[in-house]
Amino acid sequence: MAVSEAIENYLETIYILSKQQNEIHAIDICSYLSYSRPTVSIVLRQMREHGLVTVNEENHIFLTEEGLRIAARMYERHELLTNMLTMLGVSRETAMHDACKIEHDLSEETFEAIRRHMQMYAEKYENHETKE
Amino acid sequence: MAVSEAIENYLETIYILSKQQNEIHAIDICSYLSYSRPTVSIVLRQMREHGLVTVNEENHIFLTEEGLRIAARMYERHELLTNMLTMLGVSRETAMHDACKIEHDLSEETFEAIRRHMQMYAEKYENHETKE
DNA sequence: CAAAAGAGTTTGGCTCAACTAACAACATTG
DNA sequence: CAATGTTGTTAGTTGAGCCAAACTCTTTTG
Repeated sequence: MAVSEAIENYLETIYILSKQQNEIHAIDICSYLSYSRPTVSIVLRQMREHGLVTVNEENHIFLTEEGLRIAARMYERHELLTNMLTMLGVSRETAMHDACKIEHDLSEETFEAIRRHMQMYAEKYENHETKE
Repeated sequence: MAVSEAIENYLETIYILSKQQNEIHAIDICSYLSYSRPTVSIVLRQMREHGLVTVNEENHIFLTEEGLRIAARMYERHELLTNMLTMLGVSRETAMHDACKIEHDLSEETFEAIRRHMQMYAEKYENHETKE
């Protein structure tokens, strides 16, 4: 299912919060993204309707299989891009900020190329380490 | 002056068209971007009001100094990103497409890092050539 | 236990960036 | 020269994505 950039960000946020805490409420998403409660409330309803999240009777939010798939994909892209930019000499903070912006836009072909490149670099770096 | 991503694209389009033809009409921008005439008409008015373009009595469109500054900056970023992605093994077509998406989002710090990296690569490649 | 605080929703509104329909001005052409 | 085509504009619409105000419901607390 194709999902907007905004929704991808909400899903990634839920994914990240899931790693940090047991129960996730809408209010946690508000804090993390600095959006208002009504905004998050409306978007959560949309995501529910599209089968991306579920909300139980205690208002705890969970990713569905589909929601998790998209969230994990975004998160992995985010990590990859942040690492690549850091490697190029960009500060950690800027790298994360820029990664967040472009993680939604790049094609799979480009991500694969970046993965290959990072792999090559890792191997080269390892050899270098070994030799010295 | 801060300008939206959409406006940056219109400016870059005018810049590119300027290299290809003498006189630019609104209709040329419509064709290039696949937008309707009213859409381009409205945006041109906004850009005129913000001092980014001028339109003469024959409806020929020209970039102002400020408009040119932004357009050239975007174009340079576009070229740089396209080259970098191509270098990573991304096809020319995909590279251009992805570059177009992210050229608006990356920080100056990241662009400088990419420039340095491309410069290093160019030197290395040159040495390699010389040696063989 | 009544008042206050916290969390979620509903309602209504805003901006941006696109669209269609319809019109006006001008050029082309049969 | 009248009809048609091209270009640009005006008016109104749509959808995305955000907001504040105000409501409900639940929990906490003095």
